[in-house]
Amino acid sequence: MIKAIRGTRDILPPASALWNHVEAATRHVFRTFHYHEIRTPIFEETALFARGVGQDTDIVSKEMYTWDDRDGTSITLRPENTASVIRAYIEHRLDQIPGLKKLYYIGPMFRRERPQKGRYRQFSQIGAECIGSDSPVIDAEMIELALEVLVRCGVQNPHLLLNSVGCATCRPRFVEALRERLQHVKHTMCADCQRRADTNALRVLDCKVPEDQNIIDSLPSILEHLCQPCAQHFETVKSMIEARGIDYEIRSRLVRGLDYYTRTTFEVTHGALGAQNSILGGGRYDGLAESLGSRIPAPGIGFSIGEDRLVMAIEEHVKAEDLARLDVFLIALGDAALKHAALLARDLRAQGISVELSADHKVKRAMETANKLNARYALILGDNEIAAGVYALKDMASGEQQNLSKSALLSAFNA
RNA sequence: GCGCGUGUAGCUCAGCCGGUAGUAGCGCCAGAUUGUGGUUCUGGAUGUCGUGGGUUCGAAUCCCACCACGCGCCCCA
Repeated sequence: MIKAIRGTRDILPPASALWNHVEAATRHVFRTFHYHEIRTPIFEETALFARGVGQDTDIVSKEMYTWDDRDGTSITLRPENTASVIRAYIEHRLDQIPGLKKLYYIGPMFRRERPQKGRYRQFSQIGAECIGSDSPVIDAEMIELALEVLVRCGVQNPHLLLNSVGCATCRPRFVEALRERLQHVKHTMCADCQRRADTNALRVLDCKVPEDQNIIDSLPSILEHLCQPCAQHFETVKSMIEARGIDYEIRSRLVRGLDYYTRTTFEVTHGALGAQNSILGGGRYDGLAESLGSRIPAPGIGFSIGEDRLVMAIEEHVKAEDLARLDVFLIALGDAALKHAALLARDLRAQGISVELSADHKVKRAMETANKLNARYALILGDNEIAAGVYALKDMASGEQQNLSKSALLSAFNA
């Protein structure tokens, strides 16, 4: 038997209804914020990600699906979408179009990691980017947008973590200070931290080993090392978020794994997702366009939601079975009724009512099917009903049945 | 990539001090005569016991490898 590739999966009904619900709610929110969809290719030149995401990140150095095309070009399945969006922005000179570019996307990403609950090799991200401004006002609205998407999809109690990682001026100074401090204390820390102290000092801040926490707490904080412009930017972001009534937690140790982030970074976590408790991550990337070789500056900020994790977070209170539920199971008895039923089904569907035509010949059999499908109503149409000009509508939950004229039937569903 | 754990009917599982699987529960299919489901009763189908090797007269049961999933690490959405 051929089975789905490791780390990939099939999303079947009724679970797929949950995905449709999430995507429909998401698109609605984006429309109200005047964000519009961009669809970029699933694969790009490898160099785009190497330069955009960062050669030294785990994503680029060991998680990408990369191969050589027939002409020798190195091609990679996208591990994330921000680099592609910026590439498209530059390529199509979107900076020449008036207004900020407010774009969103929904689609599959690919990373070759060890599969785990909430972590797949093909996974879907819902993301947004606002390109063309470095104003902190944009940061605050982006964060509001991100939370609004989550809440409208049904996420309860999203927890916002906020930080600033500085810019090309102040971050290197901080990393140097951090590294120097670590030289004195790293020998008392876990093996991973000893290694990271030299290779990627920032990641030490993210260590979860309990014994290391006291030491980490004593390490310098990036927030105390921000340059004046970055500190001012961060203050404005915070006050703008507060003005929106959004709760947040400053997490100065929040370190993102993509090299392009500058200044504002944020993350949303949610309980009951296991080790992969991060449902959304985002931040500003003012130098990304330039690092892709563009002479067009394209300061921006964005976020991406792990759609798989978002679905996991809501499936406890948003039931796929309810979303996919059948309204009417239409039981037609006899040839005349079948033809009549086809037209009735068309009228009901035109009103947005879901209708399934019975393929069963016996009423008893059909009722059993209606019950198993968990239909709200069974609608019986036979010679008796045709002769009387009525429809027998049975409420499957209460068992009540009544004969209704066509107009009464159509209006019965409007309630 | 590393460590731990799990892998038996569609699903949840029992069997696991070795002798070729269970009347298990749920589900599925069929029946209890006429155009009415959910309860009940009766009958029925379905498994290369994750895959491949090894030990043994004999393995679902022991050993090894691989695969998949879960948890943790790493990383991130």
